[in-house]
Amino acid sequence: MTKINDETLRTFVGYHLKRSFNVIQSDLIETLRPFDLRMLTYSALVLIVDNPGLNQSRLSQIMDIERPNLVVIIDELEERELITRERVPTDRRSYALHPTEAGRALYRETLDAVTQHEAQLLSGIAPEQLDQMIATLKLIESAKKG
Amino acid sequence: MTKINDETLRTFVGYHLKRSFNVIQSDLIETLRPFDLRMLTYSALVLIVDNPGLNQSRLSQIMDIERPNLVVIIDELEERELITRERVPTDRRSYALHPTEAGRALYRETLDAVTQHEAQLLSGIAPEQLDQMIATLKLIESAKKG
DNA sequence: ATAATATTGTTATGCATAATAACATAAATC
DNA sequence: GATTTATGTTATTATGCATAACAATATTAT
Repeated sequence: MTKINDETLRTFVGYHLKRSFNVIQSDLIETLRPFDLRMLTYSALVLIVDNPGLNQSRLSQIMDIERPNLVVIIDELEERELITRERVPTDRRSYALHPTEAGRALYRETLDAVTQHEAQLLSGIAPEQLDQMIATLKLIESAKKG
Repeated sequence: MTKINDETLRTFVGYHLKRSFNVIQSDLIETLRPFDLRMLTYSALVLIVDNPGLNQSRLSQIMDIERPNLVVIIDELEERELITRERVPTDRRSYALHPTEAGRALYRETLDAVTQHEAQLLSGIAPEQLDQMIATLKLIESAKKG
């Protein structure tokens, strides 16, 4: 089995980011599977529990996705009765998103599972090293144009 | 504009990875647009130029994608006459992938552009800090199961 | 040598993520 | 009151990624 040379791609930070993210993403998908949640529905649930009453426009902003793509995510969470859409009297265009009790319960369950799985996956890496990396990742994040 | 609390998600390394990767990915997509290349077709081109003669099975392994998904990528590069598929006499199942002269020329052009755009995007971050981050990302990458 | 198994490339299919255009309703601004 | 902007929605498209099934060929077991 000839070894393949990817040194050129290794000169790019983005290549390393993508490959390592893939590893974490695979693990996360498996962790969420028993709860029948995808990454985006999970993120949305967490943000709604932590920010009850926010509307879809704000949620799509923080999630960095387009409003149309959020609609189906919210539809799914609502159909499963994990959240509710409630008309806002002061702005009748928008909906206030609130978690149901079932939504909060699922939040707690999944938060435990996801936290433990990620800790397990990264157990071989020193916490200070991860903290340093996160600091750098935040810098990259804030380099965004627009 | 109420500030949204994403502290729960911020406890996950994967969340930071995804958000920072999105920033780099957006930049890369814009950089590749004038060359009519997508991320995966670009990666494939680079790997074929750097590893002439490799086959699709090996390429899909290093790219971490499934063989069926590579077929369309190779189709596209071949149609644009950036690479060739050549039957291997010693194993008539597989194709040896080779870049054409046009492929090598595009490789050089895009490598310059991509390198400069990423350097520009990350110009506010100390190189040693990026190196440290890459070391950590490699550890995460090697934590992969399977 | 032959039979069983594995590999390579492929087609078809589906799901997940993401972007854009166009629209109705409602709010804000001129 | 008229124009513009914001919110949620539908429809559509592109992209990324995974699996099943298959033909052709190679490898291994018997």
